[in-house]
Amino acid sequence: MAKDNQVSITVVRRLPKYYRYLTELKEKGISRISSQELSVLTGFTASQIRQDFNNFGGFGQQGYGYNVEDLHRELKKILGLDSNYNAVIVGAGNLGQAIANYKGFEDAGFKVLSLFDRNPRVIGLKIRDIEIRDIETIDSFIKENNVQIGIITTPKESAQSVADIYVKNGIKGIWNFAPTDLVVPDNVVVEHVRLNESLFVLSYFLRAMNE
Amino acid sequence: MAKDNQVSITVVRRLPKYYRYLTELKEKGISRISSQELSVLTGFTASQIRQDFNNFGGFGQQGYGYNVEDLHRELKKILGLDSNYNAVIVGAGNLGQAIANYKGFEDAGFKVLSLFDRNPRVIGLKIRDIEIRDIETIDSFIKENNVQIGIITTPKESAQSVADIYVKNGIKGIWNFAPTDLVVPDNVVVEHVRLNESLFVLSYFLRAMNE
DNA sequence: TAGATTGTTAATCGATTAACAATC
DNA sequence: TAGATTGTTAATCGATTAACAATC
Repeated sequence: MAKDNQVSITVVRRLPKYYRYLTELKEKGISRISSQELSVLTGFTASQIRQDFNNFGGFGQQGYGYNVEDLHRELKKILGLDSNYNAVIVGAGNLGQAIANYKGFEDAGFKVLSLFDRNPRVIGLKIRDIEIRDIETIDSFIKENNVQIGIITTPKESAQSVADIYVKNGIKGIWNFAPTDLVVPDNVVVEHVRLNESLFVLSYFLRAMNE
Repeated sequence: MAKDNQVSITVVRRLPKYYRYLTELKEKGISRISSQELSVLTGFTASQIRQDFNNFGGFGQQGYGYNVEDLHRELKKILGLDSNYNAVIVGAGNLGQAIANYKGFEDAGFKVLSLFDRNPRVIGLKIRDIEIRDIETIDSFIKENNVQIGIITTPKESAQSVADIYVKNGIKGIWNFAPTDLVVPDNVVVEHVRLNESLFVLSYFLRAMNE
């Protein structure tokens, strides 16, 4: 299913940073940038930046550099940010609510349609205008609302069963905040946000710094 | 200041996963594990696992494997999780509150002493027993409470100025959730949680999968 | 002792950097 | 045209994997 024209994951993980700086440049009205200038902003080498872009075709012009608006548009397309996505969240605790509340995702094209939980005390509440629904009703909701992304903000014990629900209902992208690994079919993408692990890495370097 | 005996960052970022599985094994009462078995759990190769551990000294025993409890304790020490840390959060919005509310961090030895904000409407409120204080009072609070970790959950516009406050007050570890880069002195460690970038990578693979 | 599995060296693979011809 | 900067190939560097002697 996926193209064999595989770009390495280390390259892909740099793309959002390029996109972020290009958005800023565009907002500032800067129309042109060289790999050397982007290197100063991002901290990547100019050579690496040119290599990265050339994974997707030549966006630049010799002697000139890159047109900010063009490059921004290309990266937007590459990252899939030129379409809109519908998402749901299972786990209406603080983290789930925080994500539902964050306007930034909606601005980027990711709309949270509903939260789901099994706790009767939160079912029926609203976060902004997003309702918390009973987890028992999720199957029909996903089918009827063209949901492409499933977010997991439950405790780790429930995460795999939530993933199973998502997969069963045809969701192909899972954003997992629970501190556990998930087993899903090959055609389903899982992106983890590992808050614990991030904090532990900070702790490691904090200690390493003081030795 | 840092030891020159540098372990590469790619290795360091794998350590929390080892630690997580060793914690599980320990809870299950399993006392012994081979690199081959750990490979099945983690998805890393057995060879890589042995290489990783040997960055920190030989924890295993030929013909036997690794003692779960010993290895768990060593990793805990390496990650700096055998001490406790005091943290504060600037930015008492949903994300800041969610982090303050998360018991898991406290269990791992990271205690949030206070949230800070400049919005008078939230100052004085409590999340669990953690008070939201006026950002104007942060300097003395940090000095009087032995705070080692500063967490940033403000909008990106304020993040650098918060980092400056942390640095000025001697904080050496910053956990940044704002979608921006930070400039800090060499002896200060910054760990970023880039929610936007994570979501964009999910979006990338979602698209790549369907082409 | 025989079997198992580590610790470690050597080989391979992939990612980054350097260099420069192409060309705007 | 001359100067600048890309796109791309080649060189280097670092990380992963393979292999196996050491040894429990």
